[in-house]
Amino acid sequence: MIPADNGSVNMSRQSQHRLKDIARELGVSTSTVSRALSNHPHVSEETKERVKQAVEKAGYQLNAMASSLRKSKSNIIGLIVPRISMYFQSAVITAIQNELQKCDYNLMIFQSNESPALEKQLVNVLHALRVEGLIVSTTLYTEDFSPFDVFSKANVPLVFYDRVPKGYSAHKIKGDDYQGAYKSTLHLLEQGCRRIAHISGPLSCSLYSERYAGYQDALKKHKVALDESLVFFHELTHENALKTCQVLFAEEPYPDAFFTSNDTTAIAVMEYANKLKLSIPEDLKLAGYSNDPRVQIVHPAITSVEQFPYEMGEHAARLIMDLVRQNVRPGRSFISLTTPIELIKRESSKALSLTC
Amino acid sequence: MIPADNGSVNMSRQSQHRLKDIARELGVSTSTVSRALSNHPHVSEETKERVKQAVEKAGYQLNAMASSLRKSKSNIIGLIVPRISMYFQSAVITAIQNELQKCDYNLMIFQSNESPALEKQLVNVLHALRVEGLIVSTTLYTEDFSPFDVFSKANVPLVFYDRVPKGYSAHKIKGDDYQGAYKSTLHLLEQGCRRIAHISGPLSCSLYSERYAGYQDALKKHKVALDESLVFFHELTHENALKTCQVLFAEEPYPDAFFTSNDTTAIAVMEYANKLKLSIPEDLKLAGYSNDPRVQIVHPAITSVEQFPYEMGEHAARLIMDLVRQNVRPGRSFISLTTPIELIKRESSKALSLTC
DNA sequence: GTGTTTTATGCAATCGATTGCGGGATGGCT
DNA sequence: AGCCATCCCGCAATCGATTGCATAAAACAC
Repeated sequence: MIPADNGSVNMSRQSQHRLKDIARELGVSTSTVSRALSNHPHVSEETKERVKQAVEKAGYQLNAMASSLRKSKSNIIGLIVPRISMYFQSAVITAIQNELQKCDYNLMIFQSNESPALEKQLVNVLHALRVEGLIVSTTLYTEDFSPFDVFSKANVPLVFYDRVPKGYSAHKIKGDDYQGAYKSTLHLLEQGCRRIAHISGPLSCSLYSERYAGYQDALKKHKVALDESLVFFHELTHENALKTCQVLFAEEPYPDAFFTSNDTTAIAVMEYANKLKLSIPEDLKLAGYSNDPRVQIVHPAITSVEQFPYEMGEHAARLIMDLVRQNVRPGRSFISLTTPIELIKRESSKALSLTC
Repeated sequence: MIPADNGSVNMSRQSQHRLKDIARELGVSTSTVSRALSNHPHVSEETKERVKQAVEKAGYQLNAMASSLRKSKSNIIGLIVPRISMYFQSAVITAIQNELQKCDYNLMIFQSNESPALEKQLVNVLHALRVEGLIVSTTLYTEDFSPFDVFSKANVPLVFYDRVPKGYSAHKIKGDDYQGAYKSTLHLLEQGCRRIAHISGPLSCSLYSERYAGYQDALKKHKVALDESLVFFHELTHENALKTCQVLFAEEPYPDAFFTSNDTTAIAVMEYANKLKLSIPEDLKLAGYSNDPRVQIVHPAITSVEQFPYEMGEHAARLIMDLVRQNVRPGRSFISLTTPIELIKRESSKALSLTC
């Protein structure tokens, strides 16, 4: 009836798993084992060696939860993205994960599925897990950013990228959306297009409002009046794009070009144009956004804006690590980084003169 | 000089964050607060209400690490995949995450980047984090599965999917690769093809050896001799596929069809064929694998094998949850689930007779 | 041999939440 | 009034690792 030295029900599967067990086996204290494993200078080389061997032999693995609790340090960075299946996002994620790995940090990835409610819930989950930093690309519909306050209040670094909040103070990294849209639209204008349709996401999202601005300014530069009947804002899915095409191609005059805010939409437009027997780029020119690999497998290949997602991910990861490490907050100053973009011109927007 | 009741350096940011603080504010014990939050029956409704309000007001969030430690329950499931950017994988991940969310479990996602060494390291990280279950799709080159032993030893559920180990006892979920390949190849044969090239992944991976078997058996059924010069095994990237095409199209007779083990490869073959002015499906028929959305945006659309990744993810998530919940191991019996596939026939493999 | 560093180790408190056990208060009953 | 059951609640141990402080042991100087 004497209780075992460990109160657990299932002793057999526990005895390998604690620092204490290693210590007992070696006849030293847990302190020594702990210090040996963290390579503390006040432990003799000999003891360190013995400990490492015992740990190896027992297949012992530190309990990260206990360690994190004691050290108040989880070594976890949280990430919330709308969808991981988007090319841009998965490229960013890969970059972030690779970068964090170098610093022995782990990344906890969540999808908000474009739902602000779910996003809010995830913020809380990540806070409960005591992540040391949070990286976010918001949903299209996030307008209330107060759920993120828990992080600022707790002084935990918070970095937004790509879809960044408008009126909310925080660190932000984003592509140069204004320039991307401006260059794209300008390019289409230079190819002779005058009725350039624009399909984009909700203007509540800064990304899209900036692109809209770029689009408008390019038109202005060429003294083309903005025709609002050519402009559409909605979630950029394939289905939505086809619906918009139905409207735009309901009656002539048709648009002579499209500048769309993602490549899915550009591809959908191409599909619709094919059905109408319109040929690209002769009858209709196209420019998408993000330079998704898909734009190169369709014919003709589609002009698009490269955002360098891998670099953006690296930036985000490095920034958050800097913030995490220097545990000081630099006053109330926030970093706002705009990364360059590049317009990749392809067949879909080629001038006709060349083909004649 | 009297120390504050909490020894922390930075009291201001801590005082909101502990159960104890809520308790002090309400003049009750931490036990009561804890029980109130977990809706314990031995706490009066009135107290529960007071606690909940105080928690709400203070913006308090439970420390998941402390809770996990005490309960020996992390509520985290680990996931290791080769790459999240593959369509199939991101669909599975989404399904798993959605399913786990229903059970209040979180998913920790890692990419092995097709590196067995990194995979091993990730297994240990996830073990250190005391995930309650692990879901894995291995790298192409994983041949030694002993790193996964820590999970079996610790009696933590382990489920493999898609790329499952061959000689290693564990729960496995995979598509019916044999049937997928068999049906695909048979379909090509029925369209009149006789020189069907097969590009697949390393045979060390069960997936690909099964598909190879399906390919062979279909050929046998039609009494077509296996021509090993038409068969290639390598990592299924776009670049590799183009290289293989160079070999296959170096001299005539050309293959009259391709059955490739993924869609990236099929698309690359299509690209190469276009360069050679071969038309599909007239001169060359194609069948890919996984039914990646990309196969529908190219022209002609490519025949492929639908694997129902979302359903596979749901299966994996449900299985792991079942295993986690019933903390018993059902002897040494392992579940091996093969999910159905469906051949989706498209333009790229259409018989010529119809077009004549 | 005594005194003083240096080195290596152990003790015990701690991180924050959970939970078995014990006890006080309350109410109902005889 | 007395007894018991019921209902709430608090004490304190616990999860496993870390770390400040104390101390034993060894090394060194004189």
